[in-house]
Amino acid sequence: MSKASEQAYAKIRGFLLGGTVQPGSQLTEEQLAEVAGVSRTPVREAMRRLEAEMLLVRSPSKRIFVADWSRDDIDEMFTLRQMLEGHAANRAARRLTDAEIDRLEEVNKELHEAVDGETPDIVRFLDANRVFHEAITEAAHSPRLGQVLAMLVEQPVVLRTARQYSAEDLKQSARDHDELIAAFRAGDPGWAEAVMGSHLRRAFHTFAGAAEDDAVAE
Amino acid sequence: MSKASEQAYAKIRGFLLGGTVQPGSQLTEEQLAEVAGVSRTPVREAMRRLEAEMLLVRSPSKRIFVADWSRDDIDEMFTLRQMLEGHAANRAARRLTDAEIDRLEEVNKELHEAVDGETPDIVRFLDANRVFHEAITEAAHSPRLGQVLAMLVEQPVVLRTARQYSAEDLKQSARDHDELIAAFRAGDPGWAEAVMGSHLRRAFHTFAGAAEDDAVAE
DNA sequence: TGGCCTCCTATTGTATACAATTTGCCTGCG
DNA sequence: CGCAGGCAAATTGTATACAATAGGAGGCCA
Repeated sequence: MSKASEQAYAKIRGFLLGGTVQPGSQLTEEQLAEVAGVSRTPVREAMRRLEAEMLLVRSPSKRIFVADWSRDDIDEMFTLRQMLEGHAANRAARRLTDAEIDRLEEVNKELHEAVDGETPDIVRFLDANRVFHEAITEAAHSPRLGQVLAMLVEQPVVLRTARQYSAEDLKQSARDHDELIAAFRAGDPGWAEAVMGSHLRRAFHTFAGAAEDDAVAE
Repeated sequence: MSKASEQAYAKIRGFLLGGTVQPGSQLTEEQLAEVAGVSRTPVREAMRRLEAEMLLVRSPSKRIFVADWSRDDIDEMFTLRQMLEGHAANRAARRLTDAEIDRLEEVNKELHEAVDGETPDIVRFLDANRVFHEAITEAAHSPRLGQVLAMLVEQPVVLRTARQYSAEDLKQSARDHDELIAAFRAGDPGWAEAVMGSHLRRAFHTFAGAAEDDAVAE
């Protein structure tokens, strides 16, 4: 997307995830246009994307509301990711070249450095983590799969999850990636898929556990 | 979507699948606006949807082309459907009430009637088939799953597949549905998932086999 | 008082004019 | 003859004005 609608997307997304708006509240195109600093036209394009990502929902009469993600919704998202990224890992294991695996290893070295010290660097972790997962999805060479995952993977959820990780959780995450790389080197699709599956399922439970705590804290 | 953009979507889709345009050829918003009989604004919305369904692709410089689906693309689509609809069947098996299963049975009776005679009624078959699959996806109670499947299931591909089915293939399809219903009655998610998987995988091979024949015929 | 009808307002949908970007040609220079 | 540069045309992107539609408030009648 070009400048204005890309900017609209980014700003509105930030606005939605900033926590200042309440789930379920109504929004208007005009409001969002003001938030994004552009006219309604690019805002509409951004809204379509956000709707596809289910950060916005539409009433039957086309009015727009901030989506309200339940625990079940998050569960479902992680379940779908587990299936689809597991499949991506499986395909990647069949296709990755040694050079590409080297590259993954390099990215994961970065990730290790971010978490192996005394105080983990969450931002660095997230960056490396995103690059790592995207590289695998990319290596699966399946445009549809890539597109569907792009819709499903909500980085803010990943962020919130990572924030809940203990130092040990983060290190385990890095070790999962190590094992994925081993599976790739071995060219074992089933292994890769299984590792990816447990990696993501654990992430869900970390997230869900944290959400429970939040609920208790209220 | 409201009237004009819905109409644009339907007309452009028909235009793309009518076979009069060549895959890979460039299209402009203005052309499509003329085809749809509306202005560029609703055409753009329709284009976003068609892009998500990968019937259109965009060059890096935002120009638009008719997508060219390879055999691998079709394979991938069916593979993803197998995974996701299999998952839907699994979830549905856990949730469907007796009344809902009765309803499925009724729909499949319609489907049987469409194919059990001397000359199968493909249109009736397709309608019942679509309703049947949508009911299962619906019963999975997973909004994300439903949304993703809606993007993936290209009815024109289903149509082309059904056209290639022999009378016996069609009857087997109806029997697959019978078995799905049995799995639902038994409340056996694994069974339902497995049946759905083989059902879809067979569909792919029918399609692929037909495509091979086409290629040979040329 | 309760339900319904109507009109007004808020909101989304569509068309169109204009801006920005990209492409490809055409010219001129080496 | 080839290539670089820039100009013109085609195409997409954005803003804005206007149209259509849905929701809600208020009044009217039973």
